[in-house]
Order: sequence, then structure tokens, then C-alpha cells
Amino acid sequence: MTIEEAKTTRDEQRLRDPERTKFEILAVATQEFANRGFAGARVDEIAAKTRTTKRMIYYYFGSKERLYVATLEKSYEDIRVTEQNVDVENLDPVTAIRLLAEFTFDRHEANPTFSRLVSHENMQNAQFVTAASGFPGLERPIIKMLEQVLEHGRADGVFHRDIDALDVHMLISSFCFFRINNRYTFAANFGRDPVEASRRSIYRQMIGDVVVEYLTSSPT
Amino acid sequence: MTIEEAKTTRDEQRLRDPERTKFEILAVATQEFANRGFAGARVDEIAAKTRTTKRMIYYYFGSKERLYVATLEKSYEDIRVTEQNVDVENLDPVTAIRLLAEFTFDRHEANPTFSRLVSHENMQNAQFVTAASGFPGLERPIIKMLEQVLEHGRADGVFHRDIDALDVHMLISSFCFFRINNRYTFAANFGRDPVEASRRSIYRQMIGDVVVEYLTSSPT
DNA sequence: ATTTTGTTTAACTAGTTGTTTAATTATATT
DNA sequence: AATATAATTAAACAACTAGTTAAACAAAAT
Repeated sequence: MTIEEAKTTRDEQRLRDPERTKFEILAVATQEFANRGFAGARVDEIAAKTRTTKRMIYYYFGSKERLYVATLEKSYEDIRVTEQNVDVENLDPVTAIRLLAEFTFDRHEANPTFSRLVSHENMQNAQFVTAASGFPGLERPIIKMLEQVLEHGRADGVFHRDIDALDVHMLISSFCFFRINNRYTFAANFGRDPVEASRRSIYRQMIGDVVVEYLTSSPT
Repeated sequence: MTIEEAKTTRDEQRLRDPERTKFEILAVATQEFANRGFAGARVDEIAAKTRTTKRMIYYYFGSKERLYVATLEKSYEDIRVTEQNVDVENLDPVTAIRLLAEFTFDRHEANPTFSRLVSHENMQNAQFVTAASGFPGLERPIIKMLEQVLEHGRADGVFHRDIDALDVHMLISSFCFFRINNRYTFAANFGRDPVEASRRSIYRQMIGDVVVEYLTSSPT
């Protein structure tokens, strides 16, 4: 169910639809929190952008803070599910690591909202991500897959760097994240929008090349 | 003059010191805007953390917005000045590019405040960086130096990638920026704080290796 | 028919917050 | 020393905010 579906299906069959109501609140809240942060978002504004009322937010989520945590948890869960659909089992390590880099690249481009939520969390020292549970971390499929590919590549003698999955993930994510999240200042400062469609394939290949060359080269 | 100096020198010699007052307001405002963003920062709070009063902010800066733009301009100017002290003129390209990567790495670690300001600007679509002038972009020394080193490296036949200074800068900055700015969620998610002192040299060398291996390798 | 669950309307209440008015005092100028 | 200018302080304003809840009502479920 998308937000649009949720909005249009209203009133056609059921006057009441708690699942739909909850879903729409969560979807709108995610956008608002991603754009303005926890403190900057307004419960009034979130309610106004749904087909329900402010009272419903409190009926289902209890408080602004609990709504915020719910959007974080939902967003993390969505990422986890997306990652679960990737399969690099039967690929050679070099092809596999490039595919994982490109997957992360695409994921960032397809879901800037998540990156914005994460960015806001960091601006407030990740106080809610740290406090609440329910965030997949080390259990994330991407980490597991990176671990397997790295092990495979080292066993095959094609990867020579002493680096683990978390640091490879940081290398890949940092590039993808920066391109999306810092596009505005980068464009303002340097006159080049890194998210411009015509440059997309350049950067997609670039992060793949960067990771492959780094892992396959030898430490001096 | 540091903030501490500005605070302690008060009242010892001069009861009035417009330069000191302006400086302290700007320094405190930079911290507040970096931590809370333009909308999140409070003029009251900024004033409370200085030795002056709220009225002085309006006396010298006119409005919250003009104060914010002043902090942005000052921060960008500080970066420019820092970059001016780097010299890679007489180094071979590989050594030079590694040194530039490490310089950027160190700069991010030494000045997290600037990265936070930039991050907040991006969360609001860089509306103030875009609107105001006075931000060095393409004129930044780091870009000029990268251009020279890349040209030199290609002339020498050691760099084989078709990539310009802006994209190399993005590759380097993204890693350094992410490590600092996303440390909180990264630590919360994966149990590893990338800014932990003991790992510093690993990452510092890593970004150098990444850039060198990428530039010196050949496109397939 | 009755209970439970979902929804709407509206109010509250305590506080916020950028900005300005006006008075005061230190320093510079003549 | 007298005057003018620049720096500083204290206090108020005024419109608005914003998360939360009370109370009543209506649709589904039992």
C-alpha cells in the first residue's frame, strides 16, 4: 500500500479503517520528520497532511515521541526487507562486491527519506536510535553479505586488504549518503549537482570501481 | 582569539569592546546553529551563553537570519584559510593526493562544527548557502590543488582515471564527512564508533589508500 | 441490543520567541 | 571639561505556538 492508495481508498468501502489510518499517519509522519527533524516537525502539520485528525495520532501512537520512534523503526525495517531481496551467493567476489556497492547506491537514490531521518538523528546525537531497540544493525543482510563476500574473496586470493564488512560498508555508504544528502551545498558551492540524472551512471560505476580497486590492490 | 580568551579578557582592561562582543556572539552562535540548526537555535539561548545580552545580537547583526548567514560565511572563510596553508607543489602526484586526502580527513576531525552546519543547511535544501554570496566554492584552495595534482599525475602517467577534481573531492569528503557526522547512528547500529581514537589512523590511511588505488588503477 | 473500537470537534494552557523601546554609561572628540 | 557618539543593559511585547486531552458521537463487532 502506498500513501496515494491509502488516501484514495478512503470512504469507498469502509468508513473506518484503522490499519489505513495508522499507515497513513506513519507515512506522512515519516516525511515530516525526515524533512524537519523531531523537534522541527509539528503534530498539527502531520495531522493536516493526513485524512485524519490530530487526535488519531495520539489515539494510535500516544505521543509525538512515540510516533517518531515508530517512523524510525518502520524505516529501518523497510531497509532490512529491501536488503533481504539481494542475492550474491553464486557470484565471484569481485562481481559480488560491485553489485553490493551498486545496490547501496540505488537504495540511497530511491529512498532519500531514510537518509534524511538518519541525518537528523545524528544531529541530535542519535538519542532515539540509541535509546529504543528494534533497529536492525549487525543483523542487517547487507552486513552479512559483505562478510561472506569478503571471506570468499580472501579465500580465492583476489582480495588483499585487511578490512572487515563494517568498514567496507562505511566506505560505500559514505559516498552514497553524501551524494544524496549533501547535494544542495555541493551544488551551491561547486556548481555541480551530484544527483543530476545525467551523472548518475558515472557515480554508480565510480563507487564500484573504488571498492573493487581498493580490495583487490595490495597493502604496501 | 579563542572563545575562552574572549570570555576571560572581559572587564580586565576595557568595559566596552565591540570587537570582542561581536566575536563572542559569532562564536557562540556558530556552536548553537551547528547543534540545533537555524530554526532550532534560539536567540535567547545564544545570548545566554555569551557575556552580552540579546539586544547586542540585534545591534550588531540585525536579525537571527543575518546572524546565521554571518556564522556560515565565517565558517567557510575559516576553511578556506586552513586550506591555504597546505602545500603540495613539489611532491610526486601519489604522495600529494594522499596528503590532500589526509588533510581533509584531519580537517573534518578537527572541525566537526563546520560539518554540522553544512548538514543542517542540506536538511533545509541549502537555502541560505544558495541565497547568500560570500561562500568560496570553486575558488577553494583544495579544489585548485586537486586539479594541479590530477593534471600532474596524468602527465606523469601514474593516474589513469578520467575523473576531475570535484569528483575526487566528493570521494574524499564523503568518507571524512560520514565518519564524523554519522558516527552516532553508526555506533548505535553496529557497535563501532568510527571516531574512536584508537581507530583514527586506520581510517586516515584507508581513505588515502582508497583514493590512490582508484586513481592509479586502469579502467577496464 | 449492547459493547467495543474508531473518529471528530474543540479547547486549553502554559509557554515561546524574535524583535524593539527606552534608558544608561563608557569612550571618543573637540 | 563639555559634548557627541557608540556600546550596553533591562524589560516588555504581542502574536502565536503546539503538544495534549476532554467529551461526545458513530460505526463495527459481539
